[in-house]
Amino acid sequence: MSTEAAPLYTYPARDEIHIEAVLHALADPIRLEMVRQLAESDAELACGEFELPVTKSTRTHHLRTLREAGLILGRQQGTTRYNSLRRNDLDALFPGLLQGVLAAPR
Amino acid sequence: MSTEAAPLYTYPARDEIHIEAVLHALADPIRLEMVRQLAESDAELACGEFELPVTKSTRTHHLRTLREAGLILGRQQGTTRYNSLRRNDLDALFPGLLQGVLAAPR
DNA sequence: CCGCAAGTTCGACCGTTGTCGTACTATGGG
DNA sequence: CCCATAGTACGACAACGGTCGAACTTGCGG
Repeated sequence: MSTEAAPLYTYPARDEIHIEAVLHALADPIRLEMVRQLAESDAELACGEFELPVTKSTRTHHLRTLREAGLILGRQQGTTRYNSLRRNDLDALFPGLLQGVLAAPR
Repeated sequence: MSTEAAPLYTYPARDEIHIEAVLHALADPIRLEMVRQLAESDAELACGEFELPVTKSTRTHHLRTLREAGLILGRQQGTTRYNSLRRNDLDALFPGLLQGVLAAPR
């Protein structure tokens, strides 16, 4: 009855991405690891595909933070939501930032 | 009588600087602004010389976080402590990171 | 010697947020 | 249909950390 399907999230446009939010998002170890795994696999990762020591709901929470900060995009397919890094946008806004972060030793 | 003079701080060696701590340090708006002002002036700034809307003790707190994360060095002169950005170390460890952060609009 | 100026330390307060469990909502397969 | 799977929503809890004021230390100048 409700016209609501799976919640179609909104993502900040490139010019709505702020460095403060990006740094805050990257400052958490779990989220940093998520970004690393996304960058490493150079592909989309579903919520459950990350190798992380936290529960589902915590993953959702962190993915939300990353999404709202403008770090990731999501694509819905069935019940699965695939996430990808917004590399283009981030490189355009903060050239070198992602590179520098990912250059750090694990 | 105590042999304690002004507290001579210890600073992490280059290889003791970790990306997690650096990102955590940069994630606070006040500390980010401190780093920006240090980078901008390309010089040393005393605790009281930063243009910031917080009290002395809060400045001290943030400078401590920046110091322990490996972002700044300090030089004592009289009662004044001059702080400078560890640009060389940061660029060597995380090439592009500082550049990317500073490229962001204020 | 006295006092002021620059920072530090300490304790308190309180908002933020990372975490989990539980309940819920889709989607797709037998 | 029914159920399993993938993820979200919500509420509770605890820990972390940013903030301040007040007291303290140090160094310098009259």
